[in-house]
Amino acid sequence: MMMKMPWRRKSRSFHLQLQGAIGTIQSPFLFLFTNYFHSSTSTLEDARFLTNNFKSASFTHLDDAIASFNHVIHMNPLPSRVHFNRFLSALAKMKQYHFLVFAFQTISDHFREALALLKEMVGRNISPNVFTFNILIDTLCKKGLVSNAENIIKIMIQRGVEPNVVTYSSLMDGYCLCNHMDKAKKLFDLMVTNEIANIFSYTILINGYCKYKMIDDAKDIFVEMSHKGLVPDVVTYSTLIEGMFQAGRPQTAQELFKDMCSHGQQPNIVTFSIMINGLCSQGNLDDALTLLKKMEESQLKPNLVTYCILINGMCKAGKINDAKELFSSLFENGLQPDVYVYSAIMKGLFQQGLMDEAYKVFKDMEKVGCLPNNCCYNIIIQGFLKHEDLPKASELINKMVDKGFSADVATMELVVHLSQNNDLMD
DNA sequence: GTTTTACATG
Repeated sequence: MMMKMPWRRKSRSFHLQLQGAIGTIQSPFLFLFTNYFHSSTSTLEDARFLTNNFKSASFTHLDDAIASFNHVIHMNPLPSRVHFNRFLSALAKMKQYHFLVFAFQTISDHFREALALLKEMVGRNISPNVFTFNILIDTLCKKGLVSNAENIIKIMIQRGVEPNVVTYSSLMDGYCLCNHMDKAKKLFDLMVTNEIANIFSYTILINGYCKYKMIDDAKDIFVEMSHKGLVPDVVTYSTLIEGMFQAGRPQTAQELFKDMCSHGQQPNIVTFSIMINGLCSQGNLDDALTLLKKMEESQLKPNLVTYCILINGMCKAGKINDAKELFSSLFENGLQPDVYVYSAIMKGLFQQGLMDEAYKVFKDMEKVGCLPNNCCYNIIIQGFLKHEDLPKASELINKMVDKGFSADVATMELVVHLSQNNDLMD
């Protein structure tokens, strides 16, 4: 009896603390925790499956987390009730530790609260380990709160928890994200000196350099990697390949792709998508389509991202009929286009002056429950503005504003331009 | 018995 009680009691009290820490946010999610935390039976596979689904979304807010959760459980053809109950039972099965890790992932937005909870944990001799700290640090870094992450690292050292390669790699990524490449490089050099840098550390730095078009530095790190006996994997290659395309070096990108294949690294969907996107941006639709064939031959099914890239590429090359055909084939293959795909085809249709068709796509997407986002509204409004259908444009602008979206720079410029040249607008 | 880091689409 006495043996079982403590963790149950503790988790209950931590749950209440968590609720307190998050404060006034009334969340159905927390309500679920309250009701189901102690209940019944499930397996760890369930837990992993569901938390993975849950984690795959990037949360910017607790409400987003709830929204994503709702999305997961409403996915077709999975019965939402089953998912729902499995998720909750899985949580119930999790021990306190998992709960806390999970809690951190959902509340690390609320940095002060997370810190308060951390102190509570330490005060109760349930000190978080390096995994827990790493989750928190990584989340902070991804949100650009790097100095907060640095403070957490100080705290963990004070608590006798040794930061590891994951901790420092996350911090490096944080530095890269806010364009502190010098800091990232300094940290990286320290990691190399201490011989803890791994393939993740190298790829993170390469990615950072690529994002800021410092392609030669990226290449240097890539070369240095091999000298240290580290074998670049498909992610490392993909990162550098994309960097090369964006730096206007498609030739080198294609050489890297060949190099990767000849070194026995099987390109994955992302690699192919990066290559196809790069080739399309070069206006090289033919080679892009050849790669698509190659991709399908290696039993890789293109996903929505790949199709979106291809539709963009076809529209850009003026092959609107091919794009339309590809778009319809999605439905035949049982894929439901997302906002990105709808935006791509709409933009293409407008470019060809096919206003009615574009507008039909716009209405269709609402019908199937794929709600237009800010970008969709801007595309369609720009389309009507460019073809000087002002009544339709202003109707849609009103609708957009009603939905809480706003005109982007390009839309504004068109409005200004038209109002200068056209007395119909004031 | 369990948890952490890198790549793609408007």
